[in-house]
Amino acid sequence: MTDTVRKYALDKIQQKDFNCAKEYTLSMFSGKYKIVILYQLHYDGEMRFGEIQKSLSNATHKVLSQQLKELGEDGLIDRKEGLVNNRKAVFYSLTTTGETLMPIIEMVFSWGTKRLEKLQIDDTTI
Amino acid sequence: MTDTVRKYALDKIQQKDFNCAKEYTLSMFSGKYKIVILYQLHYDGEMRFGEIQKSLSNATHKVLSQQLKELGEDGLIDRKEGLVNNRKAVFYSLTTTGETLMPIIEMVFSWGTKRLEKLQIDDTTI
DNA sequence: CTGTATCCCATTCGATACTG
DNA sequence: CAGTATCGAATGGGATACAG
Repeated sequence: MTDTVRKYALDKIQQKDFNCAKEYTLSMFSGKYKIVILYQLHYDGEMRFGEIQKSLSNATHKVLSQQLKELGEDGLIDRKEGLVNNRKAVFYSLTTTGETLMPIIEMVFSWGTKRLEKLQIDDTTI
Repeated sequence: MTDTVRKYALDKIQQKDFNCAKEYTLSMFSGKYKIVILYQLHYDGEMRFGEIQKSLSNATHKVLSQQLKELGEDGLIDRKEGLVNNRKAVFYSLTTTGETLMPIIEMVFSWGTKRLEKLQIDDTTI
């Protein structure tokens, strides 16, 4: 009897862990622009604030600033201050933890690409 | 000259496609409970509405209904009506398209698990 | 150039009640 | 049992202005 209870509890805990782990990961790049920022930093390497903003033509600088801050707090990107022409310059780059997300992001990209192609074909052949 | 313009446009389109594809995929399971629902349906197979709800102890009736509806519209899950003891019974299951999301979900789960373990270790050793 | 504060709007989710 | 309608609360993001 205690065993069935224990088993139930273990299942419950595992269940919870499952959900938490998945939702935790999603929360890493669910903010607006986050997944794109990570993608850019991976392929372009270190980027300045303004460069990132230019690559996201629709991003407000307030929101971009927010997203970068959160990505930093989550340990996915690094922030370094420097000087360029005597003016403050901030450089962002992926951390090694951030790099470990790339395989997921690549899959997310390729799944979406294939799916959108498929949907387009379906649309035009109807 | 027209070539540089064209190249720019292609880059732009590609860029846009990149962003769209990634964000499209994320939108597939960004709703509350969606990723968990997909995960459950994969491992438990066909499930009834009430069963899914039981497995998500915190899910409201209404929200669960919404999420299932959207997952259906996105072609990720199937909905079948039937009768059990002369009462309406609805069965949900993954479509083949839904199944193609599983590799991503597995990676999302395992990344989160490892990351949370790491963070816990870091916390307790500080 | 980079970042923050404020205000507003839109969307999402929860609680509840109602239908077949 | 499964689903919908309505309302209120919370959250996220856009616009703008301001600061170091």
